[in-house]
Amino acid sequence: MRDRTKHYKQALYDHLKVSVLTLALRPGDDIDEAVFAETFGLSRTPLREVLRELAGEGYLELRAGRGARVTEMSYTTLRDFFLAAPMIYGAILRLAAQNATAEQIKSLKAAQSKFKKSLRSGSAADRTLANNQFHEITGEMAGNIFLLAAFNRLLIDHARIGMTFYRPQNSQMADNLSAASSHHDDIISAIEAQNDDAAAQLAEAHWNLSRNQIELFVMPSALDIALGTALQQTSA
Amino acid sequence: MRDRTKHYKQALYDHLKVSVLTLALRPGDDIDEAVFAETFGLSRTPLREVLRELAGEGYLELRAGRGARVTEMSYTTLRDFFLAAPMIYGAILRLAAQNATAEQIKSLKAAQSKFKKSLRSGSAADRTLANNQFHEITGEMAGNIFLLAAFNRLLIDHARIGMTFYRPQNSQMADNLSAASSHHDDIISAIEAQNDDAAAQLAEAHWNLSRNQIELFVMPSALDIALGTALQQTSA
DNA sequence: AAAATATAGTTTGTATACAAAGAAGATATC
DNA sequence: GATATCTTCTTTGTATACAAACTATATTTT
Repeated sequence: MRDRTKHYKQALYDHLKVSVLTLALRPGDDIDEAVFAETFGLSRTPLREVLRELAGEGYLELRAGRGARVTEMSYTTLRDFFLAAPMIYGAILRLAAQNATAEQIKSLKAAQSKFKKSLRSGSAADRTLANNQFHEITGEMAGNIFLLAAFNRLLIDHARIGMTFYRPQNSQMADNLSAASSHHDDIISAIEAQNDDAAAQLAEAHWNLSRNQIELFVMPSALDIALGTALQQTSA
Repeated sequence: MRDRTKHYKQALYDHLKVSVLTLALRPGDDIDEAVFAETFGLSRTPLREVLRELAGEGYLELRAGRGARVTEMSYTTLRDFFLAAPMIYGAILRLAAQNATAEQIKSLKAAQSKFKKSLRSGSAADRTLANNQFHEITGEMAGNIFLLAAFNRLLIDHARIGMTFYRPQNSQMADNLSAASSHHDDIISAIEAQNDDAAAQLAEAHWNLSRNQIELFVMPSALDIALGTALQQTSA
């Protein structure tokens, strides 16, 4: 009976995490305790403990007297993100290159092949989760608990930003995705070669790609240009 | 009645935080739910929620089926700390210099005068808490939620390292403390002048001081030197 | 008709009781 | 005397019930 609820608790935990990362639960969404408790066969007591833990990790926000909500995202968040990401990610990849074990490199390669597969046939959610797993493994490789605290929070919004802005509806966005994929390959090579300088540089390139992607989405070619020109530009 | 327990909950939260920072609760110490619940006039349900929150912030660690413990510290932690601290703290102070409001600068000055006061007359715990508050305010000034996640975790171990290694039993350690205090003054000036480069450089100097302090403590002048010489060296 | 108050309904938060797991000590067996 | 097993005690984890707070709707009053 203890094992059963423990399992249910884990299932709830995983479900909420995935839901937040893939935007199945959107920023600001309320978490209805009663509904989730019944759905996962738990009473509210252990459910609330899970919510507390997820709040601690940055997935949820607790408001006194008002229950839990999915952590909000604003353009301030976006700004904070791109200010911190290159630095943290650079540090993580540098340390990953220095410290990765053979076993970890193996999991990283497995994550990457899963990511590639998701590019060919998966949904946006599949791709986001595969990408998330890839980066999570680099975090483990680095193994610095202080940086990991920032990094894991970055990964949450990394996934949500990816779900929002990476929609390969035109060829340029698709190109960006395959560029991201080859970055992953390069990252693996750098880590395998213990080349920490190269790994750190790749981190920056990887985030610049993301930034460009968001620029494409948020600031598309303006409509006051002749339409033919704009279309040519986006499909280039 | 709701207000009452809310107050007790906050008191427990604050007490645990301070106890961890000042080593009143030492790394690895067990948190006895029954004892704390009775002491703070709470039942175990809200108490356990507080423990979850503190675990999320890095003060405690939860072990399944074994309750909560104060987060452990090893020399790996120390290494991780000095690897991450200069970078994170540099970034925090840079952003603080860019973004600090007049009101925040006022609180920072208040925290600094409290810190100075604790140097003259306070206990090691008072000094540690005052120092902690000073740095916490710089974190608020920076206002980047991703960096803050790493920074607040660093501050926990910063305090604990300070409690362990900063014991001004000889004049050199006392000198280090007054150097730390004047660093704080310089940091305030840099932030007030919105000089982010200066602020970032001060961060590095501040951590180098800490590192020297720990070297002094962990690697004292060896006893195989003639004793007279060693004593002269430490009291210089 | 608009505003204010009252009332029902929903949701959050806490206490208590119980069940399960773990720890420690005692007895028994080799 | 040492090891192993059984029993008791302590501690952790969960469910349920209840109380308080908040929300929304309806009724009343101006």
